[in-house]
Amino acid sequence: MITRRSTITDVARLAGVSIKTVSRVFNQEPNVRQSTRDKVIAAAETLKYRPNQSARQLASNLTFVIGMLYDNPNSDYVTEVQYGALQVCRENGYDLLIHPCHADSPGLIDDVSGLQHRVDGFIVLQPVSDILPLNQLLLENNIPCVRVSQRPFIQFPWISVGDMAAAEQMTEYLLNLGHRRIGFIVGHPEHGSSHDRLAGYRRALERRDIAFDEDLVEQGMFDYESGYTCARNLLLSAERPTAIFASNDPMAMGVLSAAHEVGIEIPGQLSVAGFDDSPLARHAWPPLTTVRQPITEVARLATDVLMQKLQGRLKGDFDHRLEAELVRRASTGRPN
Amino acid sequence: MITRRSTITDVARLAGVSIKTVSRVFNQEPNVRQSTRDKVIAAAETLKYRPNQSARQLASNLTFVIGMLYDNPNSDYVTEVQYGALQVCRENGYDLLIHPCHADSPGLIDDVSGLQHRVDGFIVLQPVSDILPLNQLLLENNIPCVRVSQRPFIQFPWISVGDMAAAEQMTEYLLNLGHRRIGFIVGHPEHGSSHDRLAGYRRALERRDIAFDEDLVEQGMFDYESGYTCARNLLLSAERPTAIFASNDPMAMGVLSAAHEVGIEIPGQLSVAGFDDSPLARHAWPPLTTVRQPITEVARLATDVLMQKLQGRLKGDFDHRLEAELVRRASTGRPN
DNA sequence: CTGAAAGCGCTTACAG
DNA sequence: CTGAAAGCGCTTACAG
Repeated sequence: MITRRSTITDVARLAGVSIKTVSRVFNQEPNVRQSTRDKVIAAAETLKYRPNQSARQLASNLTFVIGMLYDNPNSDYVTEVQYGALQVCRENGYDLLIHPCHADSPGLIDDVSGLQHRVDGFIVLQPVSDILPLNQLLLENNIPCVRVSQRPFIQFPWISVGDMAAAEQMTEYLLNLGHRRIGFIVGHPEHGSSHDRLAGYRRALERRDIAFDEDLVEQGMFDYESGYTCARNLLLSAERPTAIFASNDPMAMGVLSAAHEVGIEIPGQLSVAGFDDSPLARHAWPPLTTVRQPITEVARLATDVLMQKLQGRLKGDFDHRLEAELVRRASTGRPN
Repeated sequence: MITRRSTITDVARLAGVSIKTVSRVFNQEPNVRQSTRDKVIAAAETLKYRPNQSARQLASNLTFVIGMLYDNPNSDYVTEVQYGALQVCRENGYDLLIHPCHADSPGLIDDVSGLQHRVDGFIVLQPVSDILPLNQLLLENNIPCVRVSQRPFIQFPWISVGDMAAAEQMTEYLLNLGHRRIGFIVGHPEHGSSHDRLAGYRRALERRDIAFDEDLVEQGMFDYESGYTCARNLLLSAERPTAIFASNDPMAMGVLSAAHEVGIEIPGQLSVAGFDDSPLARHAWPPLTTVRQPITEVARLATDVLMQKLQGRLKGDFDHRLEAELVRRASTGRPN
């Protein structure tokens, strides 16, 4: 038994008003007498009326949905961004459509192109936000969007995190503990953050006049496995470092495993630091010293700025940097 | 400069055909001469035409979007389900709308009710799938959906995981190693899985005629913190267990931390087992013995069944159970 | 404060 | 193989 869902016309008829009046009530427009409003609401409840979004979308050219474009779908990072974005979406009556995409996929442009009628705008996360042709598509089609990235692109609103400063701070912290040979594991080369974190590490060394030693730097991929492999290389080298700074937490977990395996005590014989303060970091043993990225705040801010843009409340350019913060836990200490 | 996006009418005019013919080409309908088809495609490319989803939705009463309803937005479980669902969505030209909800929120029904025009159907995850009023809403409104749950509800397609059997198997495995006092940490009480996993533990004990000891069972909440607290209770008790089986991996991580903290060696003095085989488990130290839940498969299957239902290809009821599998790693061994 | 008309860009059902 | 007409359920722009 399929019962037809009721429409604005049904409600108008039952309430004895025009459909325009029903529309006014449901869109919270002014200029409706309270008694009329009540009649409409009562009728709508009786009929269990729900506005048809498709019709509303077609007529108004608004979808009340925003899209989120990202790579690396299985990361804590993305999960947390979704969480923050969803909060702000809810507050504004929007829904969230998630759309992971591979940065190097040839179909990417077509793919996103087909989405444009489905959403009012996009939040674009790294490293997708750094794909030039994609940004051009968005620009040409005049699609509102907010970029989370370490690099600007024309006049799109842009939110970044102070990765370089945080990496510099972490390195300084390790130096202050007395470490001189600090291994560094670089992140995925496609991420702007990877370069910034490495740059922060180098800058801290420079400021203390410590020579940059290529042998202490390994190229990782932001995942546990690469962290493990890089750590083994560093730990089994002739003159092993007394501390390893990994560019994110999963890689730092790999460092912990490699060290445990070889029987190196942490932090007694090796200090280990990560980046991101993902849940992993608190739950590791020993708990990881890391950098707290304000991911939820980034996501909330990005979504909020997009809302402002959609509602015409955003004036001028938007370019904001959030600062990351050092979190000291038990995985770091003075070298023996 | 805002350029109007081209419509089906523009394409029809340029190609010299009717809009119905353009519609046919874009919906891959038969009965269009190849030369006509080519003309339409050429015109569409010139105009960069993209079908307006809202119009299509309104006319056809189809959205090509499915919604995912779930609680506990920050878990690896949900991330992995999204991943599997997204794959199948893509293959079928669908998009995915994610909608976390609190099982105990009073606005839940209204909330989901308002979504019904936005999606063609829902995938409903535990424990949301066990909320009676929600299931009734879905049923009354004739909204296609697939439930992932340990409990059936009327004729909705239903996918479950053999949690009980897997928990029984894990307990047996620990018994076979020689453990007799096995602590158990129960999961969140609102999840059907929690009860099933406990039941599996009890059944294994029964089959070996080992008395069930309430003092060995602690109530957790599926998170790291509760696992840690429960483990402390068990480890600091008069006669501590030689093994602890936690109902999921985050809680097992809490057990590891509690043990490390007190200086209990793993697996020498304590075996630890988890459940889910989340990424955590492989990355822990020592790597966790756990139960591999076929989460991606569950998600893919659920989405596929929903697709079948939407396309009228599903005949009869659907009720499928996937089996979980024991994964032995270094966190378990013989008791000393 | 309220309403009648036109139109958003498609698909459906039908005709030829 | 192709098309003209009607309609999906709303909103916009205008009138009173």
